[in-house]
Amino acid sequence: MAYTKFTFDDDPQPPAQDSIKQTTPKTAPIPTAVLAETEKQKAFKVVDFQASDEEIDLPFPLGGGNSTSTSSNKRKRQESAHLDIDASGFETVGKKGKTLSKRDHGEGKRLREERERLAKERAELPIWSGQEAIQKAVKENDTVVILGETGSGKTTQVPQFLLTLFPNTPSTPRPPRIAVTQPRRVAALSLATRVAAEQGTKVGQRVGHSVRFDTVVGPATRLVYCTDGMLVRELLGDPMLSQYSAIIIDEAHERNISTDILLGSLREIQKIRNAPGATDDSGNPQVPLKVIVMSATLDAERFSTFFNHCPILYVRGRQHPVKIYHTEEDSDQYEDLAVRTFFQIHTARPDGDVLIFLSGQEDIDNLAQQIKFLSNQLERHYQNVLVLPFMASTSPLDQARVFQPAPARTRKVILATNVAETSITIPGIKYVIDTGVCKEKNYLSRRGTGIETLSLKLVSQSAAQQRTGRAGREGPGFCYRLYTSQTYKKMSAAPLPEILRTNLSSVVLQLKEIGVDDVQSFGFLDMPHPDFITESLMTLYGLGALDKTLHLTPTGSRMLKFPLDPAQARIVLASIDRSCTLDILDILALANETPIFTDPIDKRAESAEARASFRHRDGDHLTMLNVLRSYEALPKSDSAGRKLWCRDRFVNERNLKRAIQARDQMREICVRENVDWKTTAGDDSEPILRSLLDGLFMNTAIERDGEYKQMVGNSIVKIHPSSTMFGRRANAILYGEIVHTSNTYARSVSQVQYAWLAELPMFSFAGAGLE
DNA sequence: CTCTCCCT
Repeated sequence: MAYTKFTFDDDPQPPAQDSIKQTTPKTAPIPTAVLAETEKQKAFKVVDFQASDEEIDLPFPLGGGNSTSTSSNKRKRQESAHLDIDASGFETVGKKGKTLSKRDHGEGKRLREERERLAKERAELPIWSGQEAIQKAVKENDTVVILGETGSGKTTQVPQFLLTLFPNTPSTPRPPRIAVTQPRRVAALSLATRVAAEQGTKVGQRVGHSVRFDTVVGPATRLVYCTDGMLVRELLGDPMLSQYSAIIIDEAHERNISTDILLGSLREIQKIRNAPGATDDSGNPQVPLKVIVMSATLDAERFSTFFNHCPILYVRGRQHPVKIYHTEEDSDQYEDLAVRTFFQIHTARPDGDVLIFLSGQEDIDNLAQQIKFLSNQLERHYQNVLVLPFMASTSPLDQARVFQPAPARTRKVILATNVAETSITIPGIKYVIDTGVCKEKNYLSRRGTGIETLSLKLVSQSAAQQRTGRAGREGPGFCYRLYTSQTYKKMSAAPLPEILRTNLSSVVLQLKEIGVDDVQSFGFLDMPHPDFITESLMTLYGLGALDKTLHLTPTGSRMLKFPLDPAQARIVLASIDRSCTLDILDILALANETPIFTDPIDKRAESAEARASFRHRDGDHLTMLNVLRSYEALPKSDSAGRKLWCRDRFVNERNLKRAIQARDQMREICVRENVDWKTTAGDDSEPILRSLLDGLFMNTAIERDGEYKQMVGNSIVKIHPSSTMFGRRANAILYGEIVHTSNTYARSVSQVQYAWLAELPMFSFAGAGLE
């Protein structure tokens, strides 16, 4: 039996009350049944790990003196006040009552009691002792960067510190309103609820939230937790963000497109609103805009540099220790390593659930099968194993099981994509297995038409740290990285910001709307590649959103009213002329909530059959419309029946519901814009397909010898196997997107007529390539 | 012969 000894003799000293030390065996017995079964194909070798003492270098030494910096802005940094806020060094007793008791009017006893209970918890947060330092820094500077580790309490507390900083006095022209942005809507919603309770009020009073489909903000609201995308929307209608006196950009390290747009815009807004003696259009003094950038990783210095070398405050976090292990050798067989590592943990380590990070559905389904199979071979004295896949497309029912505690004598193992990497906490996780891979979307610029790719990538160091941290939410944990520490050191520090790897047509259109005519000169934190910008300008010109001088047209402005990308917004406008807006709004809403069908790997044949029952001869767009129409024809009152209907037909009901919500919002926008959304093409698909073509003319291909050749771009594309057009032949197709994975696949495909292509303004040069 | 993940 060729396997090496497997030891954990360098574990951290567990706390005295912890049971780890009594139950940890020195070597891991590998169950004979497992070995026998797998040895037929491959020797079941134990994975060797090395413990590593990974340390994070703080950019700002904690003990005061900051002379170790070697960066070019060293002098600047030394001038500004870098603070280290650490709960241990401060006495906070007696301070907490002061800010809270001030507003003890007329609220219910219950809210007051809740607030008082929460006040004790708040006072124990690491950030609490830094309240005065933070207030002082914000008072003295236009912008402050706060580097707060996870568990520091920055997201709930910093906004409340600012509330007391900007009192509502008669001299303030408007009640100072503070926005706090979040990358995810669930985060914005739950934070608003929590902070409202800490303030002793209900959401919609002093504290509100603002996310798509759900804005609860009242006249008394001073603090708004919103998604960053929502604030970008507000920016389009109010380029000075005049109703806010402070904007807090949270999770800035994630570098969303929306966050990057906001950071660039806020700096410009400050130049105007914070200039000495600045007045608004009516001649009133401008209220200066305070900006607080909050980040959880060590890129704080970049934000500081961007905002004129503003001060950085450092806040200690509170996280349980996680022991990190790396493999001794690198291997690309990460699925195999993950299985082995899981069983090493399962057979030799104390209770505690396991979270395995994988790249996507394929990995997850494979691993789930293997672990289920092998765990059934285990000797009976081992615990049961409960395997739970977890990705964004997992049904709500199955997602709920991920968060429920495991039954008695059972160890949960959760197989997750990076959906589990940020913000959500799964209770009970003690062990993390990090395969070190993820899927990442990228954009390649190529002769006028960009290409999106979705490919397997090594994660970044910061993602690896996030994954590791998932093991230390409730107590000390363990993280097994299926790569060497050398590989870790070679990983990029952070993922490439989204703005550097996406199609920019939405961004460019939005910037044009807020008056940024020369996108090249906009102050991005990271400047996108000039070719990306050129491509987006060409696309927008082709859609009629920009004129020949690249200025925004009335069509472009109208397109921005819809929460859609420019091509889709153009399709809506086309549908108005072609009298099929009802149908198009349904189709576009569905297209943005894919997948509409579920496709479990072990039931492929059944799900394909179910899809076929909705098939429309013209392709995926009208097939999805069939699904929606059938679903909406079911009795509204019978939600259990509808759920069953969806399950039997492999329809993802959650995505269908989300599409309906998005569709209804677009209908409301139509009403506001004086557009009749009730026009329908009935059974005639031609107006619908032609409307789609008006926006997707770049995404077209014609059939030649059984292959589809792009009209623009000249590549050969294949129809994705999940498409209803897969295996069928059409003269010409249009598609929602191209994705380069194992092949160049067109997804969301419908068939169109040659003749329609030739009539498009884009191809009116007598249809080159057409017959 | 198969789709990382958010957001308006």
